This record gives sequence, structure tokens and C-alpha cells, in this order.
Amino acid sequence: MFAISRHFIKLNQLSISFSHHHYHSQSQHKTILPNLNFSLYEQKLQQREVLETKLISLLNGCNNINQIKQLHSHLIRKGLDQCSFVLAKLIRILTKLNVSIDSYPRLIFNQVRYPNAFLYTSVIRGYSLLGPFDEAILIYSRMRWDGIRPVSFTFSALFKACAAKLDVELGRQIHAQTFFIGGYESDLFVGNTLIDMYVKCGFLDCGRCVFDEMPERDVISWTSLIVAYAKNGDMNVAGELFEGLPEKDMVAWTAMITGYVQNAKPKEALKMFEMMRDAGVRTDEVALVGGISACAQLVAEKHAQWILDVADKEGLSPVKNVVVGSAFIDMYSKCGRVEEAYRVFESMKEKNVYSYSSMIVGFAMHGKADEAMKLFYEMVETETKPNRVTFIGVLTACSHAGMVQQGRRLFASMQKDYGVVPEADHYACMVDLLGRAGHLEEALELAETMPLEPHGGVWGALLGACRLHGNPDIAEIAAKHLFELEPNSIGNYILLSNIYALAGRMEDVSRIRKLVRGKGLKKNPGCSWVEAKDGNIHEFYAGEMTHPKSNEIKKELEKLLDTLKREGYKPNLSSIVYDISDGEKECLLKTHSEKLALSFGLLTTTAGSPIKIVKNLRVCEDCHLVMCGASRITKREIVLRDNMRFHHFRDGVCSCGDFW
DNA sequence: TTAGGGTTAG
Repeated sequence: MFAISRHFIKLNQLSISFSHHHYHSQSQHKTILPNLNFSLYEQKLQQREVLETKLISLLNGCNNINQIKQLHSHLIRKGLDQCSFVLAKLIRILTKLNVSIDSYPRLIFNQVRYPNAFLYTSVIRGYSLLGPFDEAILIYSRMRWDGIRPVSFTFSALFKACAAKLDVELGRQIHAQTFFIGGYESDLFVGNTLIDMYVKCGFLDCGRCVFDEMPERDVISWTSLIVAYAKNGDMNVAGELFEGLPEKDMVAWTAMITGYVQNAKPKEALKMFEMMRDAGVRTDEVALVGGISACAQLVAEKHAQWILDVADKEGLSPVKNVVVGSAFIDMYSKCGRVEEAYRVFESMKEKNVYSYSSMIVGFAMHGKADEAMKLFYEMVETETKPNRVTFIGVLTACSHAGMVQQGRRLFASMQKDYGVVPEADHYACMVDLLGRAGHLEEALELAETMPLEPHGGVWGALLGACRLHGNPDIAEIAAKHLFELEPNSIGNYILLSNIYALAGRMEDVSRIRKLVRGKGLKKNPGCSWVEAKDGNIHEFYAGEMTHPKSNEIKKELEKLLDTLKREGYKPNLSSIVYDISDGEKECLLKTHSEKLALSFGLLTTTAGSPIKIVKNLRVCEDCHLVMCGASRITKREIVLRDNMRFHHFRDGVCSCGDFW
């Protein structure tokens, strides 16, 4: 009750003070209203409106804070320093320029005695976008206290703040208020931001409820929900929603494309991209990035060429557009063509932290540590500041090349020289670097003493290093943490059992196997794929001979292995931990998917052209050995991407230096 | 004033 009566008092004050301030003369004549010159009043009002409109259009043209400050002092001179409408616009522009609301904008706001709903909302919105988010809520409380009725944008801004804070409880409270103060719950904007708030906080069902109950929906409501389902891994529901969407715009299409990409369904993503083009929808840089990422996942360069053509047609070639360019760098790197990636990088007119980082990560993946470091120092010379990903790139580069000292120095300088605070991921890189280089004790110590809680990546790096150097004792420590953090990740169990097998501890091997069986975990089948001459992708699963050409593939492989054996190749049986005879182990090795893919590649691609294979798991020792030999005998370059990195086999040698 | 995005380690 108190709030309501106060509301009316304030509203009265507001109207009086408003005219009082700006139209001093009129308000003085308030008691003798019959004598008031209405035409003069209207004229003044009109003048003011013209001035306001002019100021707002001037504000729209502002793109730096100094211009705004100039306009602000002009505003004060004109007696408009209390004009909420213009000031609201001013604060909106400042927000757009990322000017911290706590500084200059807050000062402006504080000087206004009776801010209206728009001014309040612009400040709330500023805080909601730039933080501190709590301040948005405080200003809203003050607004309510002052009896100012929110507008729908006020709620949009507030829900944005709740989403940023991931505070669904607060969001719910404010949601309830939309019912009580004016029926905002049926407003389209409010509904859309509500959906977004709920799904960002992880309450997809609540978002769905809002959606279902909205009296009116637009393409934005649908897209919000499609994205939410996609992020939740539920592409079926996302697809159903998309089907039901009456008018699909570019953003909705893009949401589907990137949804498929994020859920590792690149084929579906490319199909969507094609359908979008067929539907005659425009393609912007975000949509293109979706298509390019899909190609990167598939290692489908023929498709990438098509996307490049689309980009050119839209005037968004990698040379002109930094976003598209960075995506192409990443794609070419992941397709094994790091030189092509660098060609794109060099051709780009504008470069930013994404372009540099993508290129550095690309070099790192391909074992080109020197190039990665060189580019990093080049980057430092420019205005572009390295970020957390850049450091993951350079640290990985050092790690793959065994550059321990260099890596240590970089790690130490991250925060000191570049202001990038090391996160668990960076510690994982350091553990990897030390562990790979054989400093297992030191790596363990780092994992145990790091100031942050180590995550799976840290212990996983240590476990991987233990496999490389055959250290079951430290492996056990790492595995213990991993089994707690990632109890259902089968790879960790396999890795540990491999380490036991290498050390001849067969009892431990069977213990782990029993553990895995007890948990009902299934081994991921090894899978490799290779792009044939016509651009079609052929998949091979370990132990599966279902390909139409499987007889020829088998024959070609036998031929290759015989030649290798005559030259001294001995199958490396160590990666098979089953308790079976050596003969059986050798047979099993022959069915590894990357060998099948290699054989298919030898059969079907043109002599002299490189064979490119992608594998979902880490390549095994024996396959690595065979790839080396095959590259020498057949005089073919073999590029193999496993789940870790690239291997370039040329003339019997691998770029990883047998160190992976 | 609300929806889609590029670089990430074992």
C-alpha cells in the first residue's frame, strides 16, 4: 500500500518538477491558468521537441566518448540536463561504446533528480550488458521505490542481467513481477528475453513453458528455443521446432547449421547450409563460419571450395573478412594443409586475435613449433593482444616439440607480461610439456600444487605422459583422480590398462577390464575416414569389412605389409592388451581402421597425390610404424589426423618425430 | 530493446 501511495505522490511531483524546471515562467503562472498563453507554451514545447530530435540524431552519429562529452555540455547549456529522453539515448550510446556504466554514465544519471522509466532502463540495460550485474538489480529496486513504472525493455534488460549472473531464482522473482505490475508477461520482447534467461540458466523446460504460453511468438522466440535444444545436444527436437517454424530467416538457419556442427554432425550441417542457399536466404559471415567448421570436421576440402565460392559471391572472402578468414585458417589447418592456411593468413587485410591464434594453433597441431613461436612474437609486436587460447597454442607447440625451457618461460610471462591469468587448461599444457619430456615427477608436483583445482585435462595429460614413458606408479595417481572426475570416460581406463600391459602387469590389466565391464562401459570403435577422388567421404571401422571394395583393400594391405616385412618391419603388438596369441594379435592389428583407410587411399587416389586420413582415436604404435614405411615405399605423402594432432609421413619419417 | 558465430588442452 505504501508503495502505491508513494507512487502517486512521486508521479505528481514528477510532472510538476518537470515543468517547473524547464518552463519556469509557465509554472509560476500556474495559479492564473486562464491567462496563460497557450500558443507560446505550445511553441516552446515544439521548439524543445525539435531540439531533442536534433540532439538524438546527433547522438546517433557519435562514435567516441569525446564527441558525446561535447554534446553533453551543449545539452547542459541548453538547459536540457534533466531531460531523461535525451540522456537515456546518451547512455545507450555510451553502453554501445563499452564505457563502464559506473564511470561517466552513472555520473550523468545521478545528476537527474527525477529520471523517467527510459532513463532508468538505459542504466539498467547498461549494467546488464557490461556489468556489474548486481548494480542493474539495485537500480531497478530504486526505480520501483521511486514509483516509476517499468516498461517492457526494463524487464528485457533485467532478464539479461539474471542470465549473465546465472541467477534463475532472481529471474523467477522478476518474472512474477511482470504479472503483478502491468501484464508484461504477454509482451513479445519480455517473453523472448525470458526464454533466453531460463535456457541460459540451464532451465530449458521453463523456457519451453514460456514459449508454449506466449500469446504471440516470432522467429526470435523459435530460434532461442532451437539454440537451447541444440546446445543441450537434442538436435531432434531442434529439428522438429525448425520444421514447424513458419518463416525461417538467416539466423534460424544458422542456428541449425551451428547446432549440427556443435553436435559433431558435419554432414547434416552442410546439408542445412545447402538447403539455406536453395531457399534463397542470404548468407552472412556467421552462417559461413558454420559451413566452414563443418568442412573442417569432415576434412572435406571439395565442399570447402564451394563455400569459398559462396563467400566470394557475398563479398565476404577470407581476404576481406577477418571472421571468415580465421575460419578458413582453422579449416585448412584441420584438413592437413597448414601451408594453405598460412597463405590465407598472409592474404588477410585485417588480422585479430582469432586469426593469430588459429594460425598459431594450426602450426602447433602440425608440429611446427618454430613457426608458431615466430608468429607469436610477430603478434606481440602488433596491437593484437594474445589471449588464453593464444597461450594454449604456443604452449602446445612447445610441448609437441619438447621445448621445455621455452615453454617454462612463456608460462611464467603469461600473467606478468601479457596480463593473461593461467587457467587449469594452461596448467594442463604445462603438465603435458613436462610429462612428455620425461619430467614426470615435476609434472605430478605441478598438478598437485597448482593454485586451481586440477580438472580432467591436467590428470589426463599426466596419464598420457605415463604411457609414453611407461610409468605405472604415477599413472595410478593420475588415473585415480580421473576416475573420480570422469567416471564414464572409457579412454582413461584403456590408457591405464595399456600402461599396465606395457609393464607386464597383466593382473592389473584384467582388474581394470573387469572394472570397465562392471560399469557397463563400451569401447569406442576406432573409425577412420578418407576423402576419395570425387570428394566422397569413405568411412572405415576397425575390424569391419563391409566396404564394397573390401577384398581389394585387404589384398592391397597384405601386399604392402609383405613388402615392409621383407625390409625388416616387425608388427608392434604392444598396443593390444588382450590375452591372445601373437598371431592373433597380428591379425587384429591388420583390421585397424587407419590401415584400411590407407589401403583404400592407395587404391583409389592418383599416384603422387597425398593421402589424407582422419581418425577418431589416437593412432596406435603399429599403425604409425606402417604409415612411416608406406610413405617411403610408395613415395606418397600421408597426412593423418588423429584425435590429438597431425602426423605428416614423408619418405619414412613422421613430423611428430615419433613423439605423440 | 529480444535470436545464430571464429581460435581450446589429455
